[in-house]
Amino acid sequence: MLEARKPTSIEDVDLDVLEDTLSFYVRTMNIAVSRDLDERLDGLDVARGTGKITTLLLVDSHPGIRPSVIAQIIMKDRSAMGRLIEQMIDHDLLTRQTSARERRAHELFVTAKGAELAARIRPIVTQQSKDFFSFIAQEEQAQLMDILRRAYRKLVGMS
Amino acid sequence: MLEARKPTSIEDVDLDVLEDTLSFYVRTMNIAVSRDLDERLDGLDVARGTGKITTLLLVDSHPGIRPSVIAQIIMKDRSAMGRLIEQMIDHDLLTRQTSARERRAHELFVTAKGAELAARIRPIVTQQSKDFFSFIAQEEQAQLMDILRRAYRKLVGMS
DNA sequence: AATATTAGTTGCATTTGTCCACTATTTACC
DNA sequence: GGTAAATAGTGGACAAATGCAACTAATATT
Repeated sequence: MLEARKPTSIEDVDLDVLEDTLSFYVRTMNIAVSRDLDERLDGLDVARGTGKITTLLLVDSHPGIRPSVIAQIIMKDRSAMGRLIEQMIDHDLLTRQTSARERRAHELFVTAKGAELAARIRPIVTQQSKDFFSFIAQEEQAQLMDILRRAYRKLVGMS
Repeated sequence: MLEARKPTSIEDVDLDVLEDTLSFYVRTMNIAVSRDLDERLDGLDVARGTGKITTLLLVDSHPGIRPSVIAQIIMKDRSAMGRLIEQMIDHDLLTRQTSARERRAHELFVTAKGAELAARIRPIVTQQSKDFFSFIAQEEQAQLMDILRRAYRKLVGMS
């Protein structure tokens, strides 16, 4: 009888077809990296969910940028983007005004508090990514970055 | 006056520090690939959210596997895992029974319907990943897979 | 002028995630 | 052997995020 065999443990699980499926790895890595990032940003007004960080940094470095452009960059639809901005305005990180030349569009700007927060999270975000992926060799990190960057740019139509 | 310049468009946006941040790319790629996958699985009982697919395939190829093992693999906590399983049992994809040797643990099995669905989604999942990343050169895909696979294994403690 | 497109908003239904407390069972320790 | 600690799973509450579709307003097209 083989009844007494160890219960399946994570060591001896194979991942079926997912073993060779890029999307699986991207999805799981995302969970892990996002969770880790959230911890580091805990209490900082930009924690949780994709988008707040990008939005803040983008508005900070591109004053007057429009919601729809950010939406493309972070791959959200306009409604999700709108809500995100609303939230950040409530938190006094951004301001919004109607564009003069294009009155259906909005222009976004950071508040003093927003600028301060942007300055504060920039190093955190950079460091988090470095730390999180530090178990991958430098050279491979560079490869990974290179591939993903180009992939991303193609996806959002950046050239 | 430079007042008349084009409104910032996605072409001329730079991503600030995110440009060199792996976590940014992982997070955005995740959004894109997940969305695409959901489309392909539309109506199939396993669409939306991470976990259903992995759970189904894992239970299918490891009969008797326990929820906590799957939870580790897909990086969910036990309560989220429980709900996922509950849902799949409701949909008649899985069955659950208490382990004889370890009475606090459960053993999971696929139903006929579950096995059928597993067989059906396997090629879809594989193909989706292939297609989605097809704009990346084969060699780079292999690199990416190799790096991510090892990264993943380290994260969940598989090696 | 009529129509189509684009920007943004709003409401709604569905999910998801997280945190925490709780039970049951097994293992460790004295 | 008996108490304490760890492990597996459940259930509830709550906060967010997601996606969809309908709607207004402004601009572009023809």
